[in-house]
Amino acid sequence: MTQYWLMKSEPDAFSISDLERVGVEPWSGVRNRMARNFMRKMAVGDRVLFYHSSTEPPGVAGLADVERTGVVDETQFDPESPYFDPDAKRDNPVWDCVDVKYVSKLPHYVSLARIRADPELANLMLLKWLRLSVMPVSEDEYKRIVVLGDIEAPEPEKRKRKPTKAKKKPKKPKKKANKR
DNA sequence: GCCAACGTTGGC
DNA sequence: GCCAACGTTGGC
Repeated sequence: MTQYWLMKSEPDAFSISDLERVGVEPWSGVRNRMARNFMRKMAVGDRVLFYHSSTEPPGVAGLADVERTGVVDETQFDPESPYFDPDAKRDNPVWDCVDVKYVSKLPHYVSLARIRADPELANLMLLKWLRLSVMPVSEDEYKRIVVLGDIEAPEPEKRKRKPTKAKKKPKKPKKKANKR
């Protein structure tokens, strides 16, 4: 049974065009256990929505599929890599991933704003788990995004204007979580 | 660039 | 094993 997934990548690092150029690429560098565990559930032939994150606007740029599973993430062994993991040993790897194969670019980019605006996508995991980089989508959600990718966005995508009225309630003086 | 969300780390 | 501090993701 085919499963469906959404995988995020920052286009500055690796975009759908990069995948088109190389054809197949190991999805290395994931350092989140939940994301890794989802990759462990993948099977060859699963479909993937390729999502561009940390870009303006973020959104689904294309389609890929799972070409190979159980791929050891080589970056964990490379001291020069930002993804180096000192705990990872050759005979006891911590991080594994899948090879992903290019399928196509969507004719029309499906921005996060379009996704948010679509009632059929209200339950998309993407909207709830903002920081997860690999996650399942349902078959219906996958197909819906492909449909949106076939049609042009109804209007030029513009940033939502902030409501000018009521400013947010003054936040209570919060202890900043990340004050060092 | 800012900062909310949230997973991870480490002291206890 | 709790939980505050820390560090990172990622939208805006």
